[in-house]
Amino acid sequence: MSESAPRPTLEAVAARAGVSRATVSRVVNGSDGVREPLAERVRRAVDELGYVPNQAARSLVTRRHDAVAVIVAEPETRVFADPFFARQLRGISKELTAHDNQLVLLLTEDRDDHARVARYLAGGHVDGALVFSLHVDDPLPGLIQRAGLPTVFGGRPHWNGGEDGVRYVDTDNRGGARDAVRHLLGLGRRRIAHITGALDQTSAVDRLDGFRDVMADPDPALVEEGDFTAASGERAMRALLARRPDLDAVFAGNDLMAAGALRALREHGRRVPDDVAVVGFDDMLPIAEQTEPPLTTVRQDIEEMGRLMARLLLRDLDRGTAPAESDGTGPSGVVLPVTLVRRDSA
Amino acid sequence: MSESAPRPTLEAVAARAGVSRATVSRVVNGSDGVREPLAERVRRAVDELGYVPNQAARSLVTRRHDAVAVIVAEPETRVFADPFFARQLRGISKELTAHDNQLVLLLTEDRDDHARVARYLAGGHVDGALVFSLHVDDPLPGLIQRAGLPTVFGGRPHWNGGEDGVRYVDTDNRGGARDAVRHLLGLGRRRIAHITGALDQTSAVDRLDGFRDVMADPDPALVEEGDFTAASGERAMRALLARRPDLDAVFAGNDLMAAGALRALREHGRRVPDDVAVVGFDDMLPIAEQTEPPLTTVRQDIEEMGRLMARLLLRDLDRGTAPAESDGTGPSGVVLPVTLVRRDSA
DNA sequence: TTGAAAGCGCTAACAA
DNA sequence: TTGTTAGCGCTTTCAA
Repeated sequence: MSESAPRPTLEAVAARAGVSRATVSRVVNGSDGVREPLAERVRRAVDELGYVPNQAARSLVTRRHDAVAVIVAEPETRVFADPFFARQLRGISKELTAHDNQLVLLLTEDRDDHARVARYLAGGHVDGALVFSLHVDDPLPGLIQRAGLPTVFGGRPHWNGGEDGVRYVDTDNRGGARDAVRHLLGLGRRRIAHITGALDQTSAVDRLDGFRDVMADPDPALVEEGDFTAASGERAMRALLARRPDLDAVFAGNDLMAAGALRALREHGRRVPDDVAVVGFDDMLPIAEQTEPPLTTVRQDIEEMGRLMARLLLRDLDRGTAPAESDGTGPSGVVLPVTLVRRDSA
Repeated sequence: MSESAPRPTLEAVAARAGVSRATVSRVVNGSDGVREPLAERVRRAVDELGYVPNQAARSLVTRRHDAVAVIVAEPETRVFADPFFARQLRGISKELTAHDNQLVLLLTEDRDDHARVARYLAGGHVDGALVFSLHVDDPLPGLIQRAGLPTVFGGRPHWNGGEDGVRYVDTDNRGGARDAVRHLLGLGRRRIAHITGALDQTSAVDRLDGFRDVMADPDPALVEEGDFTAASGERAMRALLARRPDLDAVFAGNDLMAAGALRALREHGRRVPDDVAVVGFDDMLPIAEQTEPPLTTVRQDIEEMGRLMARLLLRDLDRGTAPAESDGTGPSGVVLPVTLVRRDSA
């Protein structure tokens, strides 16, 4: 640091206003019980000195940090391929800053990262955590639980149905999948295939379940597993075409895979939607609108999901409620609605 | 918080190991000067108690936070439309965590946000700042300067050429643009148009300059301003076609605009690359590879850019150097190389 | 309503 | 090499 003037302390403000530190603290923190003429004097001193409270000192005594960790566990794949992530972050950021909380971002990739994250959470830097993109074998939830931090998950956790007070926000994946398939049926399609997402994520499983809800007893040859990437969609589509060249529709687990499927279909000379109708999921604009033809897809409000996660967490924090005690104090799982957006692919 | 056991303090560890607090502190912080048998005893006590230092207490005395603010100033547009942002963040995150620093993310949109950010930076929560996506009229740099925080900018700041010790990392936008246009010339194209990015950002200006470097004295009718979005690319392409129906190539300021241009060209029945060759910029995979045809484009290593920004900042922090004093202590502007990636569009 | 004073958990002189 | 001690800047009883 350079020789810039040292930041003014409470002490300095108190001296200038001719009051005690305690009084300044009260004014700064908005607790009433300071009479008007005095309070005004303090406020002026604060302005004149450009006083900003030292957060470290404050945290030391309050044990609050007004900061929330956002943990994104996604090795390479999806997060960085589509704008999903940025959207969610923005929703979270808006809600947090509206409540004067900071967003500490923790990106994890390797196993090594987990130790680091665990240490960080245990270090008491943040008041709570928001967690994304869990896979079935992820050790993260355990680590977080041990740190005893209030937590809200993005997406239904796989280890339970949300009945034990674990907080999460999810999209209506199953309902959206049903809508998509029903739409295809309404178009007169009967041999409808499904390209699933990575089945170690609940979103992919739920979408598959929705597909099965409507298709009753689908030919197993009409289901192919992907992993949410465009490449996997392309590969899956080829496999499906090889097995069931007579298929007349595809419901892809997300838009990226739908885009891949479109390529495979084009390569095989199938016209979309004439020969094969295609529906995606997510409605990621830069993808869904740019494909040829533009995608009919299931829209979810990603930003709202982020906002809601933050809101739920902040509510718990205000209550001073630890995760284990939160039963009955509010919904533990919130599911956001989706809507089918019709474009040209189906 | 629930009645979870209070976290052990230095004091507790000291008691258990039968030493003083100072000794424990030394061991924990890895300063030598503690003899082996003792050090080992301390380490065991730390493990047994699961001791993790209280960061607030530490910061209070060290005035270090081991945290860096990442400020992204982008109202709506680009950041959330392409995966640029996520990539850069990942690069930053990797470098920061490798040096045990935390990433505090500040997303700004409105003017209101600036006050908040200023307050936050002044509050002394972070040791430095990384700043992105500045536009010419942005008040942010001033606010940051006033907070006296070491800062590294992503992209060349518009207010100077980098001669006064302002640290930044940029892509070789001008050189990349030259490569793109030369490539088109090499293909025998002569009536080459350019769709610019938002000209209140230096990256867009530099790319335009590169275009002009090679085209010498281009027909003004061959240049149209966009804003880095796909929609603007589409619109710009239409305008160009209307003015110069004889054009035989387009260099778009980024891939998203190139994708938009492709749509406009298709709509007008122009074949790519036969009738019109198209080159983009960025090489954002999910876009550049998915277009029809796949894009020839200028690749920049976004993740490396993020990593480098973090590295530069950390170096300044280690030196305890404030931005104003940093002249001559290292490069103030670093420019990363680009490479032309050939696909099918040119 | 205001002030005095104790202490949050840690580091860093300084002494031993 | 190890321990003692004085704060870092703030909030929060408790007394006045």
